[in-house]
Amino acid sequence: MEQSSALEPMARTLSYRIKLNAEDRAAILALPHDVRTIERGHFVVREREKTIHSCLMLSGVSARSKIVGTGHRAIVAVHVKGDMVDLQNSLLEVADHSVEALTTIKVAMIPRNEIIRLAEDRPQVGRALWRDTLVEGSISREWVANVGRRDARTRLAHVLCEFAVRLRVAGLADGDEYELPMTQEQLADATGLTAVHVNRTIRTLETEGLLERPYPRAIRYSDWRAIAEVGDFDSNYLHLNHHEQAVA
Amino acid sequence: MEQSSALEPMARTLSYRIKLNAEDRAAILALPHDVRTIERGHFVVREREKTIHSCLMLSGVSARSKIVGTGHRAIVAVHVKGDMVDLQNSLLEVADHSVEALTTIKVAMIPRNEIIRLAEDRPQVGRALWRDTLVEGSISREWVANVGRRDARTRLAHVLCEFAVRLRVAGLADGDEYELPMTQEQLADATGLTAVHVNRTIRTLETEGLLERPYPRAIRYSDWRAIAEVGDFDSNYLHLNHHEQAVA
DNA sequence: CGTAGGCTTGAAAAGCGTCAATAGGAGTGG
DNA sequence: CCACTCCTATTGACGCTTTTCAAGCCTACG
Repeated sequence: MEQSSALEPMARTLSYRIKLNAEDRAAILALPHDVRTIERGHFVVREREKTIHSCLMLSGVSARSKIVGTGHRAIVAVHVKGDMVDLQNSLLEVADHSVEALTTIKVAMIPRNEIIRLAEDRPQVGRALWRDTLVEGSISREWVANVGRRDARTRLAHVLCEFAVRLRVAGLADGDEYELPMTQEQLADATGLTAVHVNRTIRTLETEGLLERPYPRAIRYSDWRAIAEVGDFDSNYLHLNHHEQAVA
Repeated sequence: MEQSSALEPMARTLSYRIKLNAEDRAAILALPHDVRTIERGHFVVREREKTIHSCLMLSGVSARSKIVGTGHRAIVAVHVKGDMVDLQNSLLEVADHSVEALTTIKVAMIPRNEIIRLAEDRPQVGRALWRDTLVEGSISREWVANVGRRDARTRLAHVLCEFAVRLRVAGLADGDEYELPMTQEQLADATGLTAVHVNRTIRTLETEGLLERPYPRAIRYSDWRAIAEVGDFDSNYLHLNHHEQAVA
C-alpha cells in the first residue's frame, strides 16, 4: 500500500519536520487525492480565487507569484518535489497569490477538509503540518532580507545556494551539480532584479570561478564554501535539524 | 477572571482568525504566562538562540530582524499589540532571526509546551494558531513582492497603508491618523531602502498631499483611496475576512 | 529551414546610495 | 534654567549599481 501512494513525498517531507510513526505515515498516504499534470506557464491557483484543494508537488518546479501594479511579476517562493504548495489554502479561503508551473509539473490535489481532518485526528501530523508552515515562513523572511538588503551578486548566489540545499534534501541532486529548470527571467523575478542583470551577474560569478554551468539550466559549484560565503548563505533558516545537513 | 488576564489581546487576535467559543477563549486566557517589559533596542530573542517561550505583544512595536553579511539590518516583519511574535519558536527550536523592541514594549511570555498542549486539547484553538501562522506567511510574501518589485515611493506608501490597517484592527488607531513609533531608519530597514531615501520619499508624498505628519512619528492621510492607489495596496493579503474591513 | 524563446552584450539613463553637513528635540546633569 | 549631548530628521552633491532600450545570437522544435 505505502509504496504505491503518490503521496510518498508528502510523508517524507513531514517526517523531516517531526518524527512520525507508521500509523501517521499510513494516514498521510491514505489521503484522497487526484494527480494532475500542469504545463509550464499554466496556473495551479490564481490570486483571489477561492480554493478547496491543497496540493503537493510531485515533480517539476512551481512558483508562487504576485503581479504588482506596474505589471511586473514577483516570485515570492519556489517549490519542488515534496513541497506542500497550497497548505495555506487549507485554512485561508481566498488565495493571496498565484501559483504557476515554471516547468511541466505533476501535483497531487488534496481536498482541504481532508487535510484539516487529518491534522485533527492525528495531532503529530497536525504538528508536522504546522511546523512545515513555520519553515516556509522562515524561508519567506530570509527572502525579504535577501531582496531587501543584499546586492545583486550576493542575492543571486544566495538563492542558488538555497536551491542546491533544497534540491539535495528532496533527493534531486547529489554531488556538486544540480539542474535548475528556471529561466534567467524567472530568477530575476525571484531576486527582484532584471533578467539582463541576472545574466551579467551569473556570468561574473562564472568568470570568478565560483560556479559553472555545465549545460543550460544547470549549476555546478566546485567550492561550496566559497559560493556560500559570497552568497552570505547559512542554512539555519531552512530548519533541517531533523535531517543531516544536506551540504557541509 | 477573563477580564483580568493579560492574554486578552491573544484571544482577540485568534478570534479574528477563527470563531472561538467561550471555552476556547477561557483556555487561552488561562495559559500560564509572565508579563515582561523590554526597553527600546533590547532583544526579545536573538538569532540562533534556543527558545522555550512564545510571546504575545501587549503594547509597543517590535520587529523581526536579520543582520546580513555586510552588517546591514533587514526588518522582515513588524509587530504590534495582539501579534504572536514568537509562535514559530513553539515548534522551531532555534530562532532564525532576532526580535527587537522598536519602542519600549510589554510582552507576555508563554511556555512553548503550554501552547502545543493547548493546540492539541482544543483543536479549534490549534486551527486558529495555525491560521495565524498562515496569515503571517501571507504578509511575509507580500513584503517579498514589495521590496523586490516596487519602487521606493510605492513601497513606502504600501507599508504605511499596511500599518494603518493593522493598527486599526488592533484598536490602536481610528479616523485617518495613526501613531507610527518607528524612526526613518527603521522604516528604511523594513523597505530595503536607506534612511536618507525614506526621508526624501516621505517628503515627496507629503508635498504631493498624499499624507501629512501632524506630529513626529504620526501619519495622517486625507484620502485613503489615493494613498492606497499610490501604494498599490489591497488588503486581501491580510486576510481580515473574519472581521469587517478595517479601512474602506 | 524558419520561427520563437531564451541568452548575451553594449550604451546610456535613472534611481537610489553614500558622504557630509546642518538643524531640531528630548533628555541629562550642573 | 541653561549647557551639553545624543539621536533623529533634513538637505545637497556626487557616484555607482542596476535598469532600460536595443540589437544580435543560439538552440530547440515544428
